[in-house]
Amino acid sequence: MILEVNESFDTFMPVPVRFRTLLHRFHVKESKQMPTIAATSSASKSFSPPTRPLIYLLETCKSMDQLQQVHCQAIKTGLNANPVLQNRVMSFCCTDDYGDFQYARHLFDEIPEPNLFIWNTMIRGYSRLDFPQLGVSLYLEMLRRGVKPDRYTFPFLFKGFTRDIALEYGRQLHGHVLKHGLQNNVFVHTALVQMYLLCGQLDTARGVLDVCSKADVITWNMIISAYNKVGKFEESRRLFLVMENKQVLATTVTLVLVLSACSKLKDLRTGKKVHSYVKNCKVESNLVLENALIDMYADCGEMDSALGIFRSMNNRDIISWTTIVSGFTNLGEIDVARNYFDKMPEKDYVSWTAMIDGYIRSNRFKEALELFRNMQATNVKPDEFTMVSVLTACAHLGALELGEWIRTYINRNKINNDLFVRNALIDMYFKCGDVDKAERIFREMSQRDKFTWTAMIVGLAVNGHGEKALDMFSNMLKASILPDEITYIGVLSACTHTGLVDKGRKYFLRMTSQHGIEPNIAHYGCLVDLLARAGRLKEAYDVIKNMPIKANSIVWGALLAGCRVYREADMAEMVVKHILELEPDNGAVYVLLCNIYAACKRWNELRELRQMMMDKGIKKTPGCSLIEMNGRVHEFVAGDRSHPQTKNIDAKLDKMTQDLKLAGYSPDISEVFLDVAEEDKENSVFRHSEKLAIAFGLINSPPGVTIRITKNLRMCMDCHNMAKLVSKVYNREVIVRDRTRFHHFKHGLCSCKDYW
DNA sequence: GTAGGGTTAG
Repeated sequence: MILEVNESFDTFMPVPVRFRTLLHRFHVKESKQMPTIAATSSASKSFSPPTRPLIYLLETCKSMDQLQQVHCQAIKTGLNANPVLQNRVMSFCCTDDYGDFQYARHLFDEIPEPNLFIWNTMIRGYSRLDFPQLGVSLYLEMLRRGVKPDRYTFPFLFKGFTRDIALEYGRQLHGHVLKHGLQNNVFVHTALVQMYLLCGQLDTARGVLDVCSKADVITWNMIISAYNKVGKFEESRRLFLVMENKQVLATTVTLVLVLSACSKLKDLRTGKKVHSYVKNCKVESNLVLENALIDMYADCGEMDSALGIFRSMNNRDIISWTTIVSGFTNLGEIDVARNYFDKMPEKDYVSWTAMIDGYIRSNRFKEALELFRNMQATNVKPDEFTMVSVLTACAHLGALELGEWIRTYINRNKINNDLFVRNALIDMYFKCGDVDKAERIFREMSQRDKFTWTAMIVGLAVNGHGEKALDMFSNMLKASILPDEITYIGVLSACTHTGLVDKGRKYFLRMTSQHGIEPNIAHYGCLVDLLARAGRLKEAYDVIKNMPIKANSIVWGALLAGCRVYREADMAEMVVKHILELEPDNGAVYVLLCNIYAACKRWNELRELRQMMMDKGIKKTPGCSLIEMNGRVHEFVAGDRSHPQTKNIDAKLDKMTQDLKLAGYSPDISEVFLDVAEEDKENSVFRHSEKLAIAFGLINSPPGVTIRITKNLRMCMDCHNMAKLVSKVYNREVIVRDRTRFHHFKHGLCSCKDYW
């Protein structure tokens, strides 16, 4: 084999010509063979170039080829036993990007008594190659051969550790550190702390920090960072105060970390203290620090201060802007946020997602989707956070088509389909009434967390599969996932929607006895709902009277809903009084009482109440239904005539009335309380928003396609009857998601078994 | 002739 003289090698080295020729000759002959210590020949000592040029050559080596040439030369000339030269060769092979560790290992095996440097270098080599186990073995071999570790050994050794190796050997090696008195070396100390952090032993790491009197500020930063990562923000803050006491000088990074903790804790006081640090020039400020300050003020709701910093900045980056935007969305000032968002010089996926998410948290789902469409017109690619937000919007709107499209989009664009995304998909499918698809996602998941199970339980419950939801709950417990208070809301509502009153009561008690969850107001609401819907109004009322928390309007509302179903006008009046004490302007309550008076034919009371409502200017929340068609969400309000297809919808409604009357439909106006002639009552019922949406759906989708509707209020009796008949007469599945649950209409029946 | 590390926005 002819030596390929690398051009750079050839040109940059000031090597004497004679010397270079020799190198060539040697290499040609023996390049395939691994040189050994034993190969050192005394004969070659006759030719003895000075050691220094060889070492110099080694220092300039850029590849193994070059290194081997020089090394062979050293062997040939008997200089390879020189420890400095040996160290150089080992060091190159173990640490250089082009180093060949195997070469080092062979040389190492031939060295009778490697010095500590060589041992350290070999250990470093194993760490670099991610063979921590072999590093440990080598370290133990070193001890066996009577060589003591120094301050380099442990940093090198720990550097390559994985979590498992750290767990296995960490404590023992810590003992070695102490035995050799190396614990106060700042490098060893830092490596030790890092090793413990690597395997999640935060408390031990903290202990190591605590016993060291002169720990580096960066070690403090590492621990604070670790506390932040596991959400122990109080600890982060406390550690910062300890640092102050010990007069350890904070760096900008320390302050950024502490500010991050303050944001999460909403601790304006400490946040301001950090700010004064910066103002007093105790550290040099930078962009990251200023962003962290903005974030702290924003999360504490102090947008004026946040804006003050923002405006004073010379350089702002995307993070500065995004922080301001999300600061406003968090306060619900969505339009101000949008203003800043529109002014951003550039936007990335985080900015877009922050804004989309802002709309979602303000319950402005259609605008969230609109913004997502705008985002797609840019070349900013969404990520899994964006997907979760958009799926959430789809879920709230019942936009199944778009939700499905998002799922395809995720797969096609290789967006990280993580646990959050899958959980959001499950939720979306359930909220769109597609139980099968939700279940399929669940089955295909390899990892499931509390949110997965909870989404399944709640989703099955509201879709009318109470027993399945309860099975799910017991499977969750079998999988050793602990339920939280939301899970129990799902469990209780499974019982409610299925009428399993006694089971529900049992779960309510078990929640505290078995899982230590104290029932909150929402749980009491579920319990009252459970009893009230089953007609056990007296028991429900007893629960309210005896509960340790003061009932709110939602709890009373659950009882009121029961009064409506069972036409208990007297109790209803009492309940309404309670609600109006809490919320004098609650229009929905007046409407419910109207419904009840109408259903009980108490026309005089109804008239008086109507008058009172008019005097007080209380209006009924208009019924509103959404239906998605070809990726667009169409909105219908009761009595709506604004839709472009209104004429067709009217004609279809007329036709439907005829068809359905033949099948035995008769309008049910018992819940209509408008003080009008019977015929008009019938008309107003007939323009309820879900009927408009169903008619629209029948017109615009081919036969056999399921019609899915999302409604803001509870379905009325008449619409419910009508939907059942539509499913039978036109052989169409109709799925209506109302305020509290799903109605799956099929073959003339509803999944709620008329119990809602 | 060798070493190490921390940060901000959804």
